[in-house]
Amino acid sequence: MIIQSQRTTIRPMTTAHLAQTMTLMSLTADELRQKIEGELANNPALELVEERRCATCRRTLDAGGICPVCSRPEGILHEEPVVFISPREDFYTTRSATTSEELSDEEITADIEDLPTFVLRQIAPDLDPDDRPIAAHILTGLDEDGLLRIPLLEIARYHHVPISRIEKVLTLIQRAEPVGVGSSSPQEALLVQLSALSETQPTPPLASKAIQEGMDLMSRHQYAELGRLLNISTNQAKEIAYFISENLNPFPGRAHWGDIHQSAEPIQDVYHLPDIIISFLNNSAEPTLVIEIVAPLAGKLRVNPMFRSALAEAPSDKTEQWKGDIERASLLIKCIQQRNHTIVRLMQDLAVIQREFFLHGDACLEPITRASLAKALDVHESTISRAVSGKAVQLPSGRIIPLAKLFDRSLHIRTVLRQIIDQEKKPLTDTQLAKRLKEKGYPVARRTVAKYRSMEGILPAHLRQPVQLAQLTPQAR
DNA sequence: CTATGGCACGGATT
DNA sequence: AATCCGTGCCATAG
Repeated sequence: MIIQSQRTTIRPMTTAHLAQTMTLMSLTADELRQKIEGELANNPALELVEERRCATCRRTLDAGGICPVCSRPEGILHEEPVVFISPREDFYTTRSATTSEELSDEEITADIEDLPTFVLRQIAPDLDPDDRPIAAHILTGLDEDGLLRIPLLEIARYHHVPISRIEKVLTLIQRAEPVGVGSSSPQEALLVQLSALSETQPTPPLASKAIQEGMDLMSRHQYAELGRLLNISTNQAKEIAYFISENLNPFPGRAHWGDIHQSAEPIQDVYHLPDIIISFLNNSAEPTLVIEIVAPLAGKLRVNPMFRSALAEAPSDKTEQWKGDIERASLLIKCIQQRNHTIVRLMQDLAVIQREFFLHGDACLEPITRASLAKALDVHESTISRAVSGKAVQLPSGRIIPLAKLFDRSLHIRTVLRQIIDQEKKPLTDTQLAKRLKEKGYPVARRTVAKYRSMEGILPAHLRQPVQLAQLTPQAR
């Protein structure tokens, strides 16, 4: 709609405009910042001017010079969620400070998503610079499960160093998130995780023996055999197997494996900075939601008026180029405005629809589709897709989740499912679970229950322990 | 015989 | 057009 109104003004650039709006839409605030910075450096027509900000909360003041949050009487904000755009350059400064410290030079640059980079960043401070090539060698040799299939000896030969030095580096890597990465086998990964875990919480004393000697028995669920091997009862053997599958992950490279406590979540969180921040304005039972859309840069972009007026006196061979600069600048600005506008509207609607979710968590997530929202906002579906993908939102609790999670169709059911299982006295079978869910108003097929269960990392009924798991004999090690 | 996971199909979603 | 998701059917383990 808005695009069309501008089509007349920038006629020759319609396609470029559309294309750029599309690309900008799918960019993270952080990515957009980089793009703008690049453009600022290259394009003399573009300039960034200071903007007045609120003295207390540093948010950008609106046209009337009023802070959108602080300066207003609270009563006015009571009805609707507040949505506004706000620069949070402090995020970027802290981030670029840490990244530049840790990965001083070469190879690793942008790609946060890949595992080798992720690990290398963590170990960089403790890593002897001389050992960098070794670490790089190991990390690039990881398979998709995060395991190292290359023999250490081979690496040692390649670098002409004693194997002990390789081991030293490897130890460092294995202690990084995801813990156990770089191990040569699932067993080794489990052992590393076990010893890491034992520093913070009690672990079953025989777990390591079970992993070392009874791995194949466990994977075949032959608990009686396992019990005999460890000189304990079948039930105790089951407990140990249960502990291992609940808390450890034989394939550290695979992100999901259902432990909410340590490895899985932080990884997701580390991946991105928030693009949107949600908080409460007041602490009442019915708090007002404050939704900040993170602006890529503090200040306001505009076409430099000096540059524009200088155009008349430009040397003849430069006028074309200068015109182009000005056009590029104004195009960029328009596209950014459009992007912001869409995101603001998107969040306004989401704030209303998902209010309960922001307040009370996963169980209250309203299952909506991007398509339905697109209709409500009267934009094309793909626009919503672009706006949503890759972005992250910070909840009032401080958790950072992908924006796409607000469009999860089954999260609420999975949450209820987990609640049922948490409260169960005896392990319920999938069929029984399906029945319970139906009673609660979530009709799902038995097969689907199984899928949700595994998504949540919950074991099948016959492996869940009805008895006291917490009372595992806490012996000295 | 029951509980569960794998494969694959069709419809919805992106 | 490509992908994701819920579900049914079937093989397998216990």
